[in-house]
Amino acid sequence: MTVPDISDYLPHIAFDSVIFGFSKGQLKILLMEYHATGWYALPGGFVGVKEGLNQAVERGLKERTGLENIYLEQFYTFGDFNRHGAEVMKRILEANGYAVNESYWLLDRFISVAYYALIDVEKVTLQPDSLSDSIGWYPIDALPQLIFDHQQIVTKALDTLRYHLDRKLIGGKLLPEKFTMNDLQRVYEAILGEKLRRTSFQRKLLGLDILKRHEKHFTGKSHKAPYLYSFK
Amino acid sequence: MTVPDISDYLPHIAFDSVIFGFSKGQLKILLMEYHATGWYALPGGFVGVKEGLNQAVERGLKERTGLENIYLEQFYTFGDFNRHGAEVMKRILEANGYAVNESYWLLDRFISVAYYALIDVEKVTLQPDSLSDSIGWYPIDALPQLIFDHQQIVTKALDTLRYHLDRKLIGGKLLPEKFTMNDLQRVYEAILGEKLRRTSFQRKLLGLDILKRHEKHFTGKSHKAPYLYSFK
DNA sequence: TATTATTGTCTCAATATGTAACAATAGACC
DNA sequence: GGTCTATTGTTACATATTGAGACAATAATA
Repeated sequence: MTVPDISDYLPHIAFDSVIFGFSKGQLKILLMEYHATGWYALPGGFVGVKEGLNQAVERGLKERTGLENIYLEQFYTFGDFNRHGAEVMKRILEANGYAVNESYWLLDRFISVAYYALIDVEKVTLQPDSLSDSIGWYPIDALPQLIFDHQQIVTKALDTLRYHLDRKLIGGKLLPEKFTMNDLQRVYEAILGEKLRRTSFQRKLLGLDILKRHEKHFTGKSHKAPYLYSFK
Repeated sequence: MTVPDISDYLPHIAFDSVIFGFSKGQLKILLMEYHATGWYALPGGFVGVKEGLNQAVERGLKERTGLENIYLEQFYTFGDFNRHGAEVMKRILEANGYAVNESYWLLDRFISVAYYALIDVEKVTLQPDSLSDSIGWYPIDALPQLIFDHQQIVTKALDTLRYHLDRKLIGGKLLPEKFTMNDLQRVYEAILGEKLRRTSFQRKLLGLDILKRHEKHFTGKSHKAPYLYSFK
C-alpha cells in the first residue's frame, strides 16, 4: 500500500461524507478510527484529476460500504483557512509508517465538499481504508471527538437532514424495503430528536399518498399486527 | 493590469455569485459581459492561498458592488469534470490581449462553489473587472446565454432561494430599510413567479411578528396611504 | 373466553388558510 | 366643501390542516 500521490488527485480539494444509518432505535453515522492515534474522522477522499466531484464521492462511498445508487446529497463546502490541521494529518501519516516532509500535499490546506448519505445498515459491509484501523457505527448523540472541523460538519449535516425531512421523502431511505408505520415513526423521531404523535403521524404519512400497504406483519406479540408498507 | 498569477490562488477552485436584486417589479441578477467576445458570465473569482472561502466571496462581492455585510448564502458546489470549457476561457483571455499557452492555469478544470446574495439595488455601485466590458442587471426571466454551466447555477440559485423563502426571513433583503406591504408582496411574487393573495399575504406577514410599523407613506396618489414597515 | 398491548380509524376542538366583503382615506374633480 | 376612485387595513365566514383524545379491532396469552 503506497501513500497517495499528488498527481492522481486535485490538490487542496477533498470531500467528506456523513453516512447516516438507523439501528436499535438510534440514528448513527459511520466513523473511521485511524491507526495508533485513536483519532476519529468522517470517511472522505479526494477527487481524481479527471473525475467528476459527485462521481468521486460515489466511488468513496462504494469503497467504504460496498453500496451503489445510494441517496446522497451535497450540503455544504467547508473552506476556512485553518480548518485543516497539518500537524494532525502528519501524525496520522507517521503512525502509519510514512515519513512525510513538510511539503507533502496532504499537509496542505484543504477545502472540503461535504455530503450526507442515507443507507439501510443491513445492506452494508464495512471496509476500512489503508490509514484506518476500523470503521464503525456511532450514535449521533454520543460521538467520540473528531479531527479538524468534522464535528461541525456532522452538526450541519444533521441540521440539513432535519430541514429536508418533510420536503423530500427521505425518511424511508434508512429502512429496509418494507417497514411498519411504527418503524418509520421511530426514524422520524430519531432524526428530529423529539417524540411525535402516533395518530397525527399516521394520518399525515398516509395522506401524502406515497406509501403502498402490503400484508400484515405478525411479530408473535399478543396484540393487533401492523401492516407493512413500502414507498411507491 | 496583469493576468492573474497562479501562485496567488488555489488551483482548480473558483467561486461564482448569483447576486439578486429587485427593481421595476422584476427580480434581476448581476452579469458580466466579457470584452470583444460578447459572452456573459456570473461574477466570480478565486480563493487566495491563505484566504478563507467565505472571505474570498465577500471580497469578490465588495470588489464588484462596493457592498459589505451582505446577505450571502452558499448553496452548491459544481464539480463536473467537463463543466469548465478551456476553449471558452482561452478566447476570453485572448480577446483581452493575453497570449496564453495550453498549460496556463485558468484553462484547467475548475470546481466552483456557488453563492447567492440578496442586495438592495439602490445601494450598489457596479465595478467591472479587468476582463469584462461591463457589469449590469438582467431580469431573471430574460437572461442572455451564459458561459459554461452558469445558467444551471442560476437555476439552482433561484430554486434554493424559493426553497428558503418562507423559512428564512430573506424577502426584505432586496428592499430598502423601509418599505410598504405592497413592495414586499411584489418581491415575494417575483421570487416565486406567481401572484399572491393580498389579504392572506398581509395577515401572514403581520402574524409572524417580524415587522415593525412606521409612519404612513404618502405617494401623492388618490387613495389611502399605506404604512411603511421595517424588519425588527 | 377474558385479558393485554398495540393498531387503524374516527371524532371534536383548535389553528391556519382561502376568499370575499367592508369601512377608511388620500387625492382628483367639480 | 362634497363626490368619486383607487387602494389599504381589517373583519367575517367557509374550508383545510393539525392537535389530542376516544374507541373498536385483533394477535397472542392465560
